[in-house]
Amino acid sequence: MSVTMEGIAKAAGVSVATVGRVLHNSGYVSAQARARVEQAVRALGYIPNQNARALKSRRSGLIGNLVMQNLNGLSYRITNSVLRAAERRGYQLVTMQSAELGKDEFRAVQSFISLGVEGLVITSDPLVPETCFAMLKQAGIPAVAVERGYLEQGIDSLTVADFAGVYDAVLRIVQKGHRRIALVASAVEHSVEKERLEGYRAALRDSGLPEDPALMELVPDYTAAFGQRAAARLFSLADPPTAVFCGADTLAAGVLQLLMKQRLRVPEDVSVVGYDDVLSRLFAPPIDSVALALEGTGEQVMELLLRRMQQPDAPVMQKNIGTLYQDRGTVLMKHRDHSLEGGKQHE
Amino acid sequence: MSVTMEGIAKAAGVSVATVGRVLHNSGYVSAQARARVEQAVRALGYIPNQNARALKSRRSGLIGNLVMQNLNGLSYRITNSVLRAAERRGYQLVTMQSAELGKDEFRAVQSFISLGVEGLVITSDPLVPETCFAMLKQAGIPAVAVERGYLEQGIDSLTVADFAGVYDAVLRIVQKGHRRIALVASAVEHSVEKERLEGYRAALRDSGLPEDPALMELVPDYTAAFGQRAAARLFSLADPPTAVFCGADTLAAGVLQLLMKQRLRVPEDVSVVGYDDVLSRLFAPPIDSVALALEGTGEQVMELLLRRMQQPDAPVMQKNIGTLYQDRGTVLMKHRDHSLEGGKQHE
DNA sequence: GCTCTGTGTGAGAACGTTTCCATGTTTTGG
DNA sequence: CCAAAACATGGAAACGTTCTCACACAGAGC
Repeated sequence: MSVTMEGIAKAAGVSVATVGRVLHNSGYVSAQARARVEQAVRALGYIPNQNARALKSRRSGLIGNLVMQNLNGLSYRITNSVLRAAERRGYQLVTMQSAELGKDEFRAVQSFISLGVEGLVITSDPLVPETCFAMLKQAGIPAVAVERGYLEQGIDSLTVADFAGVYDAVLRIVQKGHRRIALVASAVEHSVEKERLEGYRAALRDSGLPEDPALMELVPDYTAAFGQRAAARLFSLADPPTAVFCGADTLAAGVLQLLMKQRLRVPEDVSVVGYDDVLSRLFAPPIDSVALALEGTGEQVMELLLRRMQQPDAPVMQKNIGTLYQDRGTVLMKHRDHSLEGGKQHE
Repeated sequence: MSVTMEGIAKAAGVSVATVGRVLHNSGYVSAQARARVEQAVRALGYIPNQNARALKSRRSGLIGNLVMQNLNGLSYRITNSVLRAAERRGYQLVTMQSAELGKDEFRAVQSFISLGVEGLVITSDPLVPETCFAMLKQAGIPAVAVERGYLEQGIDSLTVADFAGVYDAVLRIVQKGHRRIALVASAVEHSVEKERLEGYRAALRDSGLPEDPALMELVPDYTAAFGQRAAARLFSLADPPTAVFCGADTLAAGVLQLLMKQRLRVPEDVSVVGYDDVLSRLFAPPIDSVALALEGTGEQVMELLLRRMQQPDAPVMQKNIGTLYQDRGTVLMKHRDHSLEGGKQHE
């Protein structure tokens, strides 16, 4: 059926070993033999059999990429960056998605091991079960987590500098004169969410602003529906916020929807800031958001991975993805206090 | 290093052949031997070597998935659907992305062939070069294209019923009394874009409405920026449209941004409809959009693929992804003519 | 003339499966 | 009681690579 090295050897009138030497540019090959082999390779459209190669050499040249729930397109961008970095180092990136939590990713990890990947990159929005890490460890396959860190499980992680990102953004809002700044964020119990919450708190604290529990909406899910519900509560308060910081652009979408329903304008009546900058530029109006500096991600991931491949017992390491505030003018300088009360209308 | 069948055989005190029989549930195995083997498999955490398996049996159990440019998350959803359908049939789906057009997907296809995938699913927004199809053909690997069809290249395709989707949506707008309905769509020269344009034209024609070139904005790209630019032109017309049909949600985003700038309200002043329904529900307000009925996609893809695997010479076939109009109330019944003129304000 | 080194080449043993074939051991049934 | 069928097992040859060895033939140096 398909063309093998033996086929090439026969066509070029040489041995399989010589074909191998030509393909790998190793050992001594006469110019004549090389030319004949290369000619045959081209003519027959030879494509090496990855399975045989990996089986014999124990080097698959494959890096696995486990992606879970990629609805906002962030994982796609990360994957792209990693793809490039991996290719630059002679690796191919193969991706497996996992949709259903708790079952899929188990099977996916198993498949990766089965395929003989030399490393695994885990890009996940939801949480990855521990059993997966155990399997990887047993198989001796190094892994790197991106976006969500798993340092506690002994996995090198590349995480977003969420604390700083949120802290800076909130501070910026404070500096524009806002004093009642609401938070709409996720209540998930994980480092990412904790950092975002802490960033908000610290910014308030360092600005000498009180922490008002009524202004902190922690919702169970990163969906617009919850964003809207949170905003509904915030803007039915007697003393509503003048600015809303959202822990994700999807939440900001919901907030904007509610503000429009209430006939409140952005940014004239309320300032809104998103996070992730995955949708913000598409809103009307485009709102401020904290973008992730994803350019170097692939390189960083590969560095962590290769380091662990070479030194399996090195201490667990964490690197950071920086953040970059995108100013689109939706945080307005606030002059009067309670400017909202006059303009506020109910449905 | 890793556990092999021989390791299991040794641990269970049987031969490799018996281990194989247990693993495949084939042939005769005594209950005792089976139990011992299964016990050993569990205890040692045996994971079969996919490479050896594929090499020997010439059945990799792998379906390749080539994804290009997945910024709107549509491919992710398609991939998920295919993933499920493939798994239901005992196949694993491995995905490779391609970012840079013209080079990546060539390498990706080569890798797929090298891995020994038994079929390939191509989900692509941009166009796939012909050389890829040629390679696949030579390797005897059946392929199915999703979203964008490649019937001319002899590839079974699962395409969106774009003509009908647009036709119905535009007709709906007409039935609400609108007579000046603008189109903002992509100018790309491919069946997808042509169908959308034709759907719009046919709906106007069948409603007895004139086709006004001034209302047809064909932009080079599916970006919000172009949507905004197109809308700017449309709403600087002496006789602006009362409704805008957008060929993609991203374009609709731009249109909404411009409308907000011009202080035009949706849906009170202008009706806006999107396409793909990938973002529409996140806008403020959420706008009508033509959703794709993606539930059955995976099944359909696998049916096409398996059919071609069994009958490599069957005639090229096309199936359709249906569309479903999402009514969110952004197409308002229009009573007066030129209702806009009074309310229109310039920046 | 002989070793030595530098070139050039091919044979063949793995890698971990799958699978066919051979060889037993039991059970069945006439 | 013996042949045939059913059950149970192991040996070993592939699959297409990689890679070590062995071998052959130059020309160079003694």
